[in-house]
Amino acid sequence: MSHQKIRNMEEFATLSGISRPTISKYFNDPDSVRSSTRNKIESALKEYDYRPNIYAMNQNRRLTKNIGIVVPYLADPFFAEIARVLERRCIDAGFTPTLFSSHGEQGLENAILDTLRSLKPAGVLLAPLGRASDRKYVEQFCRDVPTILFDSNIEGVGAAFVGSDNFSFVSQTVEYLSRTGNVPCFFEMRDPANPNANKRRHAYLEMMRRLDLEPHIVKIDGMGWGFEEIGRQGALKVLSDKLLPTKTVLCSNDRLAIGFLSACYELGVTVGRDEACDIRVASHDDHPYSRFTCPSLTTAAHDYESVADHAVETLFQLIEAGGKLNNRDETLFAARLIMRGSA
Amino acid sequence: MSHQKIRNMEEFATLSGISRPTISKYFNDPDSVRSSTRNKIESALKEYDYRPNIYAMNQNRRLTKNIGIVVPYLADPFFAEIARVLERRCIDAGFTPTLFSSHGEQGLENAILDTLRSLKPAGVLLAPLGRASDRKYVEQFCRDVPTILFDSNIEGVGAAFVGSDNFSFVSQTVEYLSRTGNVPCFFEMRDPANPNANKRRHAYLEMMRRLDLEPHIVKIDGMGWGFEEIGRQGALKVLSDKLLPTKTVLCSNDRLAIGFLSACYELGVTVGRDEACDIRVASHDDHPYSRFTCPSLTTAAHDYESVADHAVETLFQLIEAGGKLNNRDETLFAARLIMRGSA
DNA sequence: AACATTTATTTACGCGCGTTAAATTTATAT
DNA sequence: ATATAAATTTAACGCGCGTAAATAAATGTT
Repeated sequence: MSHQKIRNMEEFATLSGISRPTISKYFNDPDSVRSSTRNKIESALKEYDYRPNIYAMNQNRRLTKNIGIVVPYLADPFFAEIARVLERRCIDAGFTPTLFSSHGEQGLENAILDTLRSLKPAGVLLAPLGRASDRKYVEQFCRDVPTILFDSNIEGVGAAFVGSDNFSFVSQTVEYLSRTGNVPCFFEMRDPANPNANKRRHAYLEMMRRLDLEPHIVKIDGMGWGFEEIGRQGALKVLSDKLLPTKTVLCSNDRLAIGFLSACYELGVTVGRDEACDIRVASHDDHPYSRFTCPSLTTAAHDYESVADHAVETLFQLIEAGGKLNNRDETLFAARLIMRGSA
Repeated sequence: MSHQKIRNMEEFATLSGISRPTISKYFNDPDSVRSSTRNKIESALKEYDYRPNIYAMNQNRRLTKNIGIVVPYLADPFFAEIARVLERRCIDAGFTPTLFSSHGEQGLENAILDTLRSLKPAGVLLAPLGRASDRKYVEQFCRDVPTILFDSNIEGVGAAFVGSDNFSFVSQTVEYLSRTGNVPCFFEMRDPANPNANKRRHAYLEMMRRLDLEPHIVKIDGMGWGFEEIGRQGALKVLSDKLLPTKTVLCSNDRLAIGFLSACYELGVTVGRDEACDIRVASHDDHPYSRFTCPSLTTAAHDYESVADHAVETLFQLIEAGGKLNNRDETLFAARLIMRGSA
């Protein structure tokens, strides 16, 4: 491999003995040039190790190969995990994904959407902040840029929504818990920023109604994205003040449950399905750490792969369709109950 | 606010009654234009909500405002957290950070470096994969682009290195553990990809030598980035086969320890500093979840803020110095011992 | 009011590539 | 060998903005 530095496509074209437009064509789709030309280019490529400037590439293109991925909070392993899968799918399909995190802030979410306009992405996979989102801003963005919403839905915004079926999550946990022991109460933050939280509460109430059981909701205080600590503090209070209405606790999400279990351990409250245990705890999300809690956490798992696959698949359809789909599909994937030690 | 869409700076210039070069100057530094002009521009800005295309901006600029941040594995909350702090610092300083994760793969790390060249960043904050990195590739990149290495060092590569002082981590935990109870053995992966792991082992051996104690290293099998599961499997084996040489275990990092604690719980092995407990477990990193393990994990904390601050600070110096620093500083921050329930 | 100084405008080119249309070459079919 | 189709080359323009030099206008100073 020669160590000569190549500044641009023009230079590479001269060195490889092929015209620049053909080189450009090659990079846009290697199969669009004759195999003899392709070979020449590829051997020159090995020799000089040239790669076109992707941002200049996308400057004057009808359709770029950029894809924007936006999540509300990347330090949350759930979003880190789904972002990882989404990135991989995009790369495998020949796109260049760029990942952004709103860090839970509306201002940042808006700024990211502005940056994305500059990127001229072929499409965007957006998990909005939810209640904290600037609805009008997001709406306007989605009108201008082909966007699929995932994780948390904003009615009517974006070309489609792909997420998990909150009712499926809660119905399975509630059904399982009430079948195998006493009635679950629902443990959640007083002021959840994520719309999924509200859907889960409604699902809990609905399921309890169907099973003809009395619902109990335990609301705890706390702001921001430090769910584990919020769950822990809430549990410490609820447990030491003996405010727990039942001996089975269904947490709205795993991160709260992780904090809850930590508080139980601290207070010597035993958790598990065994009769001898003080309480049972279950939750939703199948957070990457939920299998390592003590006891391991019974939960309902997202179908990460399906959500990611379908979101990416739908985005590609949207892109091929030129940015508009006939109707706005909302696809929800069912949960899978994961029975572990805690309930 | 008018809803007229503005396509480019030319259009905005006409509408605001100011020439394009002056507008350009304004966006590069609002204070570089007369206040009367600034007011005109800013009122037009409110009216039309125009924002320049950042990628076109950076196309022909001496120095862009882009900063690349690369971490080896974003689904690891440690990296997610430090990336969050780094992003915030860059934004506050008026830069546009872009975050990339290598997902533990050399090919991806190289591809990211290529993408970064296109981005023409003013500077890059790079946490390399470590042993899995393509050294020559990274080296060449650092010669072309002003880069600060963080977290894991590659000797002589990049303009500076900012990280944590592994000896400080291990010396504190070893000293504490051996002072307050029996001798710690060192629990680690057989084939750690991260160079910090090797430094920690050496630090352990050195500390044991200084304290005139017999060192014991327990190596477990496992590949990849699923450290918790590797730690859990390793612990299950070690504990059930009674291979533990001492009653105090010092894990190389918190993620292994999280798995270890999970295995202990499964096997009914009690963990804690209480005399009645079977073993003690401690570790390093102060992982975001280490305070929620059962029992909560005694560990040595990174000085996240200082590492992030100093890395960003050094990068800004590097940028202002035109991309070269006189000598390659390696700055290591000391750990802070966090005593919790596990040891 | 006359001059020096700062700031803005005009003009023009460059960044690295996409894209188009017409002209030309090369491959495939008959 | 000839006709036809396919691929490549040439030439030229555009994307949205940075930047530089020359000129004009506004501001500051005495």
